[in-house]
Amino acid sequence: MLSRDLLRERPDEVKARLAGRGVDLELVDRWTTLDAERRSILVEAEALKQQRNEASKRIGEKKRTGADATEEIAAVGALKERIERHDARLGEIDASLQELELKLPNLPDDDVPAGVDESSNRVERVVGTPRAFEFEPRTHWDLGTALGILDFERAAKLAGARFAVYRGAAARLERALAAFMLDLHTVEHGYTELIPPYLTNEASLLASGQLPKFESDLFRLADSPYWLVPTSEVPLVNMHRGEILDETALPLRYTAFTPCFRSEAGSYGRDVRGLIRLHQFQKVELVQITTQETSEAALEEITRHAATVLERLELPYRVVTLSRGDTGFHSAKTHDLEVWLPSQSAYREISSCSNCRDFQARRGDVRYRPAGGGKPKLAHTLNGSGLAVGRTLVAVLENYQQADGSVVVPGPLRPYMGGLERIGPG
RNA sequence: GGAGGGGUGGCUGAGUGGUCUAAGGCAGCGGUCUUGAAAACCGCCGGCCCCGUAAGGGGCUCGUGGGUUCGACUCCCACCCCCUCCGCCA
Repeated sequence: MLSRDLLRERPDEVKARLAGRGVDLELVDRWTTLDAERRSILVEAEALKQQRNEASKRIGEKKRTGADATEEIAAVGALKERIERHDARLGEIDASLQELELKLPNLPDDDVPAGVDESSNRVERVVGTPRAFEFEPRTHWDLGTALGILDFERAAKLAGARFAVYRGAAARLERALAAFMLDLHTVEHGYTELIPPYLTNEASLLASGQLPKFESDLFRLADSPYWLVPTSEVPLVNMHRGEILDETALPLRYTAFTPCFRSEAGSYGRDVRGLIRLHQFQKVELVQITTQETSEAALEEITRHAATVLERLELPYRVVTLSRGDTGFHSAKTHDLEVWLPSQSAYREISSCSNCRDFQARRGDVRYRPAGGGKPKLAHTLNGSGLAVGRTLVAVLENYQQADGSVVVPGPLRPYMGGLERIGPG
């Protein structure tokens, strides 16, 4: 959500900054109209309530002293109806205002590139050099199927399209990658590891921004108030929903390795083969809750934390800053990490690191008491994949493949693989 | 799934229709005292919204949402959450 003060005082600036983000700017004008009505009615309602409260106090005094209060009670009865009318209208207006507010995306930072899609993303840096292959590199699904470690046909039997069965070395590699990432982030980067619920409620999804606009991207459990988490960002940023934290406790750094479930509605025809786009995948997530002053630096930090995984694994990647149009609904600024995939001769997203500033904190009422005292301030929240484990497995298979179809295990993962140096057939 | 108990401010905890403008305690902040600290004493001390340049004023807030009433922390209804016991279960 955006600040009401900002919407009220500088609606034109809001509209200018929202342009190109795929929002109907009419929403802002409707908000302005309703807000004006709300305030005029609120002022009247509160004056009426003041009258009622004073009258009730007088009645109470009379009753206590044994005097007759019938006249006073009759007089205050007229107020009651007017107050009810005002409150009813206020209720309607508040609901409409909130509905509008929940649909407005975050404002992009000033240094976010203009543009409506990924073609305007800005490449910040390119790290590592794609390996020169002396043979035609195979896709990970070819490799994995031939090695007998990925089974898409049986996954289709068990569930359907966009699922995979990991078998043997692939399953262990996934587990090794997750353990490697978690160790890095907890031991070296100072994150606290959590195992959150994989089901979540509507209030949490509303606060982190998946609802109400992106319901169709989610899986919802029938006859239940629960949804499957599309990312552990949801539980992690909701950890302190409705709380007032001490500034001295910030930044909070949380990491979690969880499954993620996405309906992928509307992605028909994209990445239909392999592990890139599944209904269920696993991810190590990084979340930080910071002060307002430190979130910009925290975005760079979280991006570096995620990138360290790729560097340790010696996977070539690049960092891009998403354009306005490509930046997600709740983000003010997003850095994507894109890993090199030899079979596609392209960099593909493997991590997305976002500074949501106070957007989620306002929705979820996450605040902190400034160290010097004073009013609570909205926290800033950041999230990043550190990394998408399934896609990292893809990158390892493809970048470390050998001419004979085997795959060399990157050094840092070998301790997690029982010393295994190479994944071969059988 | 069945039965019972309970949700009050950062924490604890009183309160069963009218100074609740929520007692008391703890924690926190300021002060007195002290070489300093502790103790003691005094004062301050929730959040949100609205009007106002400000000083200040008003409204809302005792799990959430409805209801009864001139008036609800208090009574009624629904829901959520927590605890105990039984059942089931990893």
